[in-house]
Amino acid sequence: MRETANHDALPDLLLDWYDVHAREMPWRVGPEARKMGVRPDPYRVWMSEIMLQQTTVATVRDYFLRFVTLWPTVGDLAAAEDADVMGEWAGLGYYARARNLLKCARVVVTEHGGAFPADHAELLKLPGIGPYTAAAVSSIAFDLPYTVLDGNVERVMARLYDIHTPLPAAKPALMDKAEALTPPARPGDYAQAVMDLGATICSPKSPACGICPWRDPCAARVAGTQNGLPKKTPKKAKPVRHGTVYLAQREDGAWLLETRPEKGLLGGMLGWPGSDWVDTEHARPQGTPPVAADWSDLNGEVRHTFTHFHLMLTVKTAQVPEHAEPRRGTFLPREQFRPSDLPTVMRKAFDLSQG
DNA sequence: AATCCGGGGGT
DNA sequence: ACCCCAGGATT
Repeated sequence: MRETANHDALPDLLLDWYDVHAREMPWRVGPEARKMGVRPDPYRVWMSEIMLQQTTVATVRDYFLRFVTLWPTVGDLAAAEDADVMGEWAGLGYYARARNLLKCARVVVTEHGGAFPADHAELLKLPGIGPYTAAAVSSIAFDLPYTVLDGNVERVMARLYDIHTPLPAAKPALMDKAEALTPPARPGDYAQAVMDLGATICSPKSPACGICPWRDPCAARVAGTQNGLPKKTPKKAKPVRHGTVYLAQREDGAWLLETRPEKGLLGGMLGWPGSDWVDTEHARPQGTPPVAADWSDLNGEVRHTFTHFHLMLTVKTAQVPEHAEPRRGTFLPREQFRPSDLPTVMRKAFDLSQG
């Protein structure tokens, strides 16, 4: 009987903890306003949730503030130039998120009158909004009783119920537990509370069980298995690929750059022309230079790791005359070129060329 | 169900 | 070197 009573008390235990320990974030409302029932701006909640996909709060904060300063409303964002948005996103990674961010803003303006729908099914239809984000916006922005399941919640549930099934197979079971726990009152605060708990106390390594509001009911803590949970199926090793990029600067200072194709790696981002990137067992590819010139190899190479492979890039540089006609890419005037608009691997190549 | 898709920070 | 992170789209 005591177990049932404890189970029913779990949400309130966590909400009481959250009322005291909620982390401050630019897209949240403060504790005073929260008590008055003030909801956060759905635009800011959505923006933060897109940026927070596979990205830490510390990394997102500055990008978020920059975006909402440049584009305070979804209408402002919908009217922005694609290149401006992609440039501001540079360095944050997973660039499909930025393309979908713009698509979504424009759909919200054209099909929803410039306001995010307070409707889980409608949110789920929007570009870049999947099961997690639809639940997050529904609960956090609109206080609707939907359950978020992110890496934090998975870890907390796996420990709270001492579930040893490895991820991702365990996801349905973890979702069942998370849904059963979601309270009808304050579901938005509750959703953020579980994630805050996972991000601060119920951390992947060395969780601080001693100060956890769910210390007593936690099955893994009782069993002493919390450090090994959640279990995960092993992932395969990353292959190594090689390639070459060409950095051409015209005599007037303009740089030869190209916008990468919309789909695929670094899609829609600015980059240096270059070869394909191929597995290391093949010869190092040089490709075809984007413009006729006297190319020279830079000392050293660029090393970069993507989600599923390591890349080693040879960097070639050349000065070209004003009348040069490239077979690939466009010369971008020196004053329009911002290295910060480049994705990190391309910025590394630029940095190498600048010594 | 598997694979693709970045980058940074912690350990 | 490996792991983790407020996942979604595509095949």
